[in-house]
Amino acid sequence: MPELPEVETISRMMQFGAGDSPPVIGRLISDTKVLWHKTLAQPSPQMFRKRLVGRSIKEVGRRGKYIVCDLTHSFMLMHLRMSGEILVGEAAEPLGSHPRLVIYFEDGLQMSFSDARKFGRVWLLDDPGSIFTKLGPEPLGDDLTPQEFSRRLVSKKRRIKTLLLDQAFLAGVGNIYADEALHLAKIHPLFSSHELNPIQAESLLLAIREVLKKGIETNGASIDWVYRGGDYQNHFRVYGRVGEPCEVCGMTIERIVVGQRGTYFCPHCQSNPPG
DNA sequence: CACGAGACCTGTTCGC
DNA sequence: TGCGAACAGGTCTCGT
Repeated sequence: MPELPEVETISRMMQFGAGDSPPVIGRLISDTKVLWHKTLAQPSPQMFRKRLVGRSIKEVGRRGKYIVCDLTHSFMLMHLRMSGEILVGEAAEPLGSHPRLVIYFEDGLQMSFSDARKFGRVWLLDDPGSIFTKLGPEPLGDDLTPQEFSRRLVSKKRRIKTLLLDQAFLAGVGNIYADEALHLAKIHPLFSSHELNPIQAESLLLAIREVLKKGIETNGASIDWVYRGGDYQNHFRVYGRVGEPCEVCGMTIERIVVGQRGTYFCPHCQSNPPG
């Protein structure tokens, strides 16, 4: 389900609360329950419980598409993959239609990791570095300059769409925002990364930042039953719009498959030869 | 190194 | 209406 803006929205919801969802930070953990064993990547359910009970989440943040819970002496990472969601509330039964892992707090609140497709994962680690070192830079980070981005693009010989989805290249961009950014930057999804000149590289980085920021502002995209509450789907330029006219030039938006992912683009605006 | 295919999974939507 | 196929916000692994 979620890409950077959706994960950011969820991590803020956990940190600050949102709507009828109270914040989870600072609450004493009284129990944990693992309903689908594969959801907990590490450690064992028994060790997970032992290490969490009596502790509390100090802070919630995000790195790439990972939700990062700081437990002071350890970190709990959560990755929602395609259909994971976090539900916080007071209830006797685990929340959500497909609860896989639940954390109970002493004050009666619970946080449920619900996940229809069972792809999502949770880790409890002393040091999240082992996972973070595999991730590329944060697209919204100041340290990623257009020059550095350009260097990274040219150092690879990949289709640009595929490269944007590679979390080791850039952390947080997924299928929706990759297509949206490529359209905004007027770059064909099959264009070869090493053929992008510094001007195109900079415009692509700015486009990525623009769509991600807009995504965060609108609480992410809600395109089906999986993730609700977002509004970015009402701002899509190309994603899911096969057969509809491009709002820039009027040409009909097309769908192709790139790296086994549905890819939407405008053949007129993004007409630079795939190289 | 880059790419495609297959796995991992279930739920919804599409096409006949 | 019904039923199977296609498709879905992600990532890993294997073979070429």
